[in-house]
Amino acid sequence: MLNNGTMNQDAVITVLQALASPARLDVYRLLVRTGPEGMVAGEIAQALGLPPTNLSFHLKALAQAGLLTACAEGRYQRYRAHIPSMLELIGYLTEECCAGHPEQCLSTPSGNACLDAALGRNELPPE
Amino acid sequence: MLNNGTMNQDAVITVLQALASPARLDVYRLLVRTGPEGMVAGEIAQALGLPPTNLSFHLKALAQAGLLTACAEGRYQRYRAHIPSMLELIGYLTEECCAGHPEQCLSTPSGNACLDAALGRNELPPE
DNA sequence: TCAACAATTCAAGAGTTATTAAAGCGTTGG
DNA sequence: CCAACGCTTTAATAACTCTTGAATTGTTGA
Repeated sequence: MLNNGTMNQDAVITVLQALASPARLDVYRLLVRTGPEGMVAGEIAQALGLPPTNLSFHLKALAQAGLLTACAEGRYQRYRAHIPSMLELIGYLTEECCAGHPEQCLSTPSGNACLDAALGRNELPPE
Repeated sequence: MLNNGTMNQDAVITVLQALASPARLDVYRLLVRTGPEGMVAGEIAQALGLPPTNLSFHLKALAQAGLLTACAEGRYQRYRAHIPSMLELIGYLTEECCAGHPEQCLSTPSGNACLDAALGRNELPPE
């Protein structure tokens, strides 16, 4: 997960499951905001109001997914967001859009209401 | 979910939970590849080898999350990927990176092995 | 050395999610 | 009109995930 190759489906599912919990999404975004400085576990627990036991559980899931790195500092553990994993996830989720013709996703209204909805177009002009 | 405002956390969690299942991730990516044409439920079931009952369950989760649109065609249901939801998800996951200084994510090696790992750098040159 | 501290692991109970078969609903073609 | 079709809903079970308190590991400072 720390390598920069293409993620396989199992790895992507692990990442998505890691992010798909309110507590873990909060932890991850907090660390994204903090950037290279990161935070130690106790600071995260205090910032989010999570019991340490529960936070540990969630940190483990995020780290195993490759979304965080953990770094010992004496008796503290510093955690940081691992940005390349997020970039790989995004690549996996968007690759082969429209079979390699992504311009189709943003073309002009089709006259088909369902199709336009799928493409995020308004049927009626916004008021 | 079909509006183009910013997603709130609940909506993002729903989207991530929808994607965090192998069957649903397969369905979603299949429809991303198919683009505006989309596929009817039976085609999806055949392509992925899923029983119709089970596919319906997963399609419902994806559609409720806003990742797919459903469109009746006689007795068929055509599904299409709803790309704007994915773009909003990506925005939510990456916003405020490094507290608004994303250049920090790609700066030069720090001399701190843990930090460099978090930034996706190699400690040793590749062979 | 030992008590306080930071964090994790373990174990148990509650709550969710996935899968399947059976039943239901609307559409089509004879 | 009605049987076949495409798909969804329901209900039940099995499997997994979250949360908590108690026990554990390793670190620091007196």
